[in-house]
Amino acid sequence: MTEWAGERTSSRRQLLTATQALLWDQGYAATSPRDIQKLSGVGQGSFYHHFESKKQLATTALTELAEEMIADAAAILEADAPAIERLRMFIAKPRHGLSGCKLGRLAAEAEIFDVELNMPVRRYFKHLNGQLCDVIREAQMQDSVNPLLGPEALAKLVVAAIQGGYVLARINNEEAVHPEIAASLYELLDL
Amino acid sequence: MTEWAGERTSSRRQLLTATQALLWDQGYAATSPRDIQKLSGVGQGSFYHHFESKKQLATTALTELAEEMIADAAAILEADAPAIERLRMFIAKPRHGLSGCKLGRLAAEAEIFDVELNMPVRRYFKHLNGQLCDVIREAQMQDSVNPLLGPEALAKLVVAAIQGGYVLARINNEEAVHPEIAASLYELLDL
DNA sequence: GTCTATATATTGATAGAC
DNA sequence: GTCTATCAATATATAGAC
Repeated sequence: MTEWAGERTSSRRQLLTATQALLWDQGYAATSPRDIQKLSGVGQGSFYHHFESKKQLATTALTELAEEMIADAAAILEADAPAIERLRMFIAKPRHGLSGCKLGRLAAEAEIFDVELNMPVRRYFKHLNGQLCDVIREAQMQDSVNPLLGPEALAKLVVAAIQGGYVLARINNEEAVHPEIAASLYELLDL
Repeated sequence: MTEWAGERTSSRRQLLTATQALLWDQGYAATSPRDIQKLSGVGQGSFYHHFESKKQLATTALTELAEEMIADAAAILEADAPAIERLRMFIAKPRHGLSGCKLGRLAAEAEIFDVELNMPVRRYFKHLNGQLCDVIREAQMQDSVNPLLGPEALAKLVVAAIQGGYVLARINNEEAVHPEIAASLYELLDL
């Protein structure tokens, strides 16, 4: 009980949660330690007590986020349902186009090439790609997905289309791009 | 002749060229006036003589870039060739995955929602979308593109897949994502 | 048009008291 | 573990001489 309650309100947790929100909203470069301190309600002293630097805090926050998003994706892609249904559910999953992908967003920053900051982001996409490949392969063996392309090619296309959907949503200030993208993917994959 | 030579080496031109390079490489928030002054070799005085602010310089630079990219796309999509060939050429066009799209890159920044900075970016994608729709429509009337989806849906999917390709390329530090994406699009569109 | 000097705020972090 | 004070560097300009 102490651990749980402690974790919920500890400065460390507050810092991580605030950082996750700010990285999503502003990206890495545009988020300052002061922004994080303000949003988290935690002082400078605590910031540098719990974390060595902005970069280390961001890395930790992203690692946590990646694990959560991997779990979320797994909940859909490993659900107890036919492969084609799981694929459909992943593609149709509600997405906030204007907000962007919490992790994909970092692709545009120069820091995406920093080994430590890159790791959690790449880990998520690698994991997602693997699970999508599995589901698509299974669906193709059941003749429920277009067999013209291999699982790898299809998985990559699906993820790219979703990430590109965020790009178009933000540029055109149009929240609902993903339902259209999803409908197109359904049609072309014979779903 | 004086105009041309003058334009080539004027401080104004140097500033615009440097800004275009830096916006592509670092994005808007991470690019400082000093960065621009250093790369352009132009002093602070000239910077603020020719442009009111960083934002105005960036807007001008992006507007110029958008016009160039519109012209580049038009050179392909309005070329003297069958619609299906023009579509193929656009999809297969060489792309530097690791560098990202000069304009699409800005989608990740908070400033993409600033009306002035947004305008040139949106203008390019609107124009591109229109031309792609035309070409796809023409190709479908000649029975050379998959008719399951309308031109609008297909155009949006193609652009999203390309933009998402940049995201995946940078995250995975893998330059050659677009050839794979292109091959998948070919197959699914019956090209 | 360009230069140097100056200005105010913020950034990312450290120091040291409590 | 948290707080306040401080710091050198940078961001984004403005002022005014040349």
